[in-house]
Amino acid sequence: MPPASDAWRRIYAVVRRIPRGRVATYGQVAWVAGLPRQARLVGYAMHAAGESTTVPWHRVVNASGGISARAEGPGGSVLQRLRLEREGVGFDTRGRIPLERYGWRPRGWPPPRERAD
DNA sequence: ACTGGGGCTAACC
DNA sequence: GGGTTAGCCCCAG
Repeated sequence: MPPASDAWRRIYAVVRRIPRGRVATYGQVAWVAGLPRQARLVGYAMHAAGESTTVPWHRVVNASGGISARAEGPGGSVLQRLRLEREGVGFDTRGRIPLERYGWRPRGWPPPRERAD
């Protein structure tokens, strides 16, 4: 069972909001959950979420629109792709998802650059 | 408290 | 665009 920390719950809450047929990146989920720069924590949480089917973990991909390899092996990656294709998410010839087309765009996304001037 | 790692990323070759 | 290098921050020994 994953840690019952508030951060994890917020992450799962955000992932549950990702619409069917869309995908979000780890960093994006972290940001929307109010946890900027904690993309890895999201990945960690997704890893643990595999046990509970209540969260659509398959809609979270890396910043390149690709499916990240996991410690368990390639099996999960294949399952993730299958689930996404079943929802209508398309992959290019390189096996990556065009985020400009299937990426989730919640309100306030993308975040304003901090200290950009 | 410390160390090693992780379903990550942006920055640089 | 791919391959590598640093940061990132939290979690588990």
